[in-house]
Amino acid sequence: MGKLIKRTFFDRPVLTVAPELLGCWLCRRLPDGQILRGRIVEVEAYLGRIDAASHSFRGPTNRNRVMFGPAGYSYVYFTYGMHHCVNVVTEPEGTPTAILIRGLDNIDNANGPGRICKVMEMTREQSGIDLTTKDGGLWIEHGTLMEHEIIMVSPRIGISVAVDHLWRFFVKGSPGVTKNPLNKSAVPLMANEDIRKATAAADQIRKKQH
DNA sequence: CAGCGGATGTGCT
DNA sequence: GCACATCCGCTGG
Repeated sequence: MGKLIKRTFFDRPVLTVAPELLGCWLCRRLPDGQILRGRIVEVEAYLGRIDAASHSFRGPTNRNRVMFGPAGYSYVYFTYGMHHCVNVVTEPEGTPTAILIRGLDNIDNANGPGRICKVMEMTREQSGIDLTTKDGGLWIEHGTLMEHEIIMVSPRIGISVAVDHLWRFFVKGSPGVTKNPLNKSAVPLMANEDIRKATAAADQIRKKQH
């Protein structure tokens, strides 16, 4: 049994939190009481008001409202008429950033955001849950990567704008990672300057806006 | 690997 | 009223 992650962990820049979520455990208590623990091996960061691919880019709506709230809550949305996807809200209230959880490597059929929600039986009813407590039936526990596990970065999958940013993070070679052509052009996180630059640029934009 | 369709919520971009 | 969606499984080359 792992240790619950505190809100201060999520209340940091989304590009800092995203790679640190790899190796952590997405935990779900099913309606029948069974508890599933999925090891996170693939995520994407969505940067809010400065990111055209983010649901929150154009401001709050009924669907995305939880993204504008405090860090550490779930944001589950429905898309393509049949799939649900789960995000973790990051950064302080009013800064609508989030991390899409895309892959788990210890549960069969959990490579892909739609499949995660199917396996863990999550719908919009699980949106807005406080992930820093077990009370809502959905929470996240600390975890680590093995010595040999390398973090890779690539553009995000399935978006049509802001495609040049390397804001997808995944564990190289893990069976829980989505099969996608972008995998073969991915580069190791440690060799990637884009992340540092992007974080600095986002901070600059936020300072100007305030 | 590219193309396509499914089935419906969402916000008018 | 309507275009499109943070997807996925299937088809054909």
